[in-house]
Amino acid sequence: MVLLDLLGRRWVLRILWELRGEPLTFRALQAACGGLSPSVLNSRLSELRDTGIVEQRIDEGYALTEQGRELLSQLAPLTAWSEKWARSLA
Amino acid sequence: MVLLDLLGRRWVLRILWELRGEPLTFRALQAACGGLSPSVLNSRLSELRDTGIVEQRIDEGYALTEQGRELLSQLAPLTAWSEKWARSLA
DNA sequence: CTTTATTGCTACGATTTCAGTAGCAAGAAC
DNA sequence: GTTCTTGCTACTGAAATCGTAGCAATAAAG
Repeated sequence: MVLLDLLGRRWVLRILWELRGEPLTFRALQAACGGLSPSVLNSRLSELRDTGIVEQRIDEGYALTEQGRELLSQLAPLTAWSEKWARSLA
Repeated sequence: MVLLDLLGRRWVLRILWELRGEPLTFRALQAACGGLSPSVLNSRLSELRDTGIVEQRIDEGYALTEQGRELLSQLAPLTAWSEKWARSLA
């Protein structure tokens, strides 16, 4: 699965998650991800732009495309599962 | 999301995907993932065992736990989306 | 015009992770 | 005994990532 290879890169899932709300600027996104290095962030954003999942909007910053939002909605069930899973770990 | 940090590690999603069918031995799993290094595979398997997603069965190999299978089923909608997405890239 | 702030991004050395290969111990089959 | 397979460790070089510094562009403030 090509998709798994894309998502299975460090920070990619996290970036999508942080963009679930409103668009974020480069620096805001960097801060939201806990201060990952700008070089890595830039690489990931390039990949996500090339694959049509994220887009850059002037005067707004980075945002999910329509496709990106669809992808995230497919991932949404994970939230509920993750909470159950976290409880079972404790 | 702690889960995203776990899944957003190299090979983790891929390993889950390869275990979607029957249990695989260490070496079979390694081959299925395209020959990743055994040291990394062992690290990932340890993490996945510690978090109760994968288990090791004697004389069978590695398999998803009940929880792991649930997680994968949450990920299932991705398959359909991924195909649409792949088409849109071409 | 100058200063100051913010933003997107590049550069670079240090650290961590991964790749690739070799090989060992344990068990089963012969 | 020999020969497999299996789970896994060890080691080295390559690659990815971290953490920090800083630059160019834009905009607002003085």
